[in-house]
Amino acid sequence: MSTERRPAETPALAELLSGSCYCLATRRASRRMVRLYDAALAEHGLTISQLALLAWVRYLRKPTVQKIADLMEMDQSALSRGLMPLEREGLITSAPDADDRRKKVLALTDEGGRRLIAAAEDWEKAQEEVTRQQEKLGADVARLMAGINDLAKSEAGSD
Amino acid sequence: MSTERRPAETPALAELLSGSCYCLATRRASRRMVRLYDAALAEHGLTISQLALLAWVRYLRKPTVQKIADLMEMDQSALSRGLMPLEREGLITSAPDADDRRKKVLALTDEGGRRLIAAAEDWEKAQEEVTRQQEKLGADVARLMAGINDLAKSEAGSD
DNA sequence: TCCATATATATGCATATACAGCTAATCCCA
DNA sequence: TGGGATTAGCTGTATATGCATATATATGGA
Repeated sequence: MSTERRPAETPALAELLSGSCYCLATRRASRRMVRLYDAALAEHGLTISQLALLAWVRYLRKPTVQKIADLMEMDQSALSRGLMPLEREGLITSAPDADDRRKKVLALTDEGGRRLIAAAEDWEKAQEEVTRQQEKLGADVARLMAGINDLAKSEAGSD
Repeated sequence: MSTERRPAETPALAELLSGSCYCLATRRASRRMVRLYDAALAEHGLTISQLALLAWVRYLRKPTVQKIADLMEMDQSALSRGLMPLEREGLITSAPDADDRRKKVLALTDEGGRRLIAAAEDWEKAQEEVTRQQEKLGADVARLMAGINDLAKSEAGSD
């Protein structure tokens, strides 16, 4: 079929495009997942990232920017920017920690709490849809997620 | 250890933060991979995305924006913007297709070709590093990538 | 107490990514 | 052949993400 490709100059380059690059494969999977979950949450005006942020703010006793960034294995500056639309729309508020005024302690507003609960129902639908897709594809893919979680389980720690 | 978390209001919310959200887990894995590969390629002034773009431009007989976007399962507009820094830095050129002037046919410059070859060596080092990490974690994770590729193998087709 | 160091956050800058909507070119059918 | 439908690409807008750096606060010695 494919007379459209030219020969590779090095084995590495051939491998890169063959689908075996861990990074490109993972990123492609990520794009696909985000599209699916974001679509499921769109009616609530939230992205999957924003839903996760709201959930962390809800479930940590003292949610700060750096703490959530550590838990999500993200750069603090990215986290900081992700909070802005949520504050702008009145879903969370923030105040300096009395014990350490460098820290910014976050909290859900009532509206933020309602949005979180409502969106979580549609999150679950997306989650179930992926589960069904996995069943169609066989058991290997189920193990996939366990593997990803193992890889990512350097975080853990206390809250 | 963790007295820092509060109880979940719904099972869904507890699950969301437990690490079993396919979307969040995949995205976290993606962030980790991108950091690793981008660091490995930094000395060449390329990101992993840009390396992949150069490789596709090199290996398709008639590389166009939409074709590469389809192959990478990305939105065409995102692809279009990703090409800009590469054109700006003189690594690729573009010209309208003579047969269909809507299409933009891409080509590597000499410098683009050199960068591609040079960066591919360091790509391979990153790839091998991930392989080694997987071995430490056991065989499950090896199967992980096969699963991701199966999931993502709706593209295929002829370039 | 004062300064060097470390920590928490924010900003500047750049890429990555998607969706909606726009224009130009092509295609297809009545 | 004329015009609607389709396709390719671009731009506007918004979030996602990281690195380098700036600022403010805290901390720990000398």
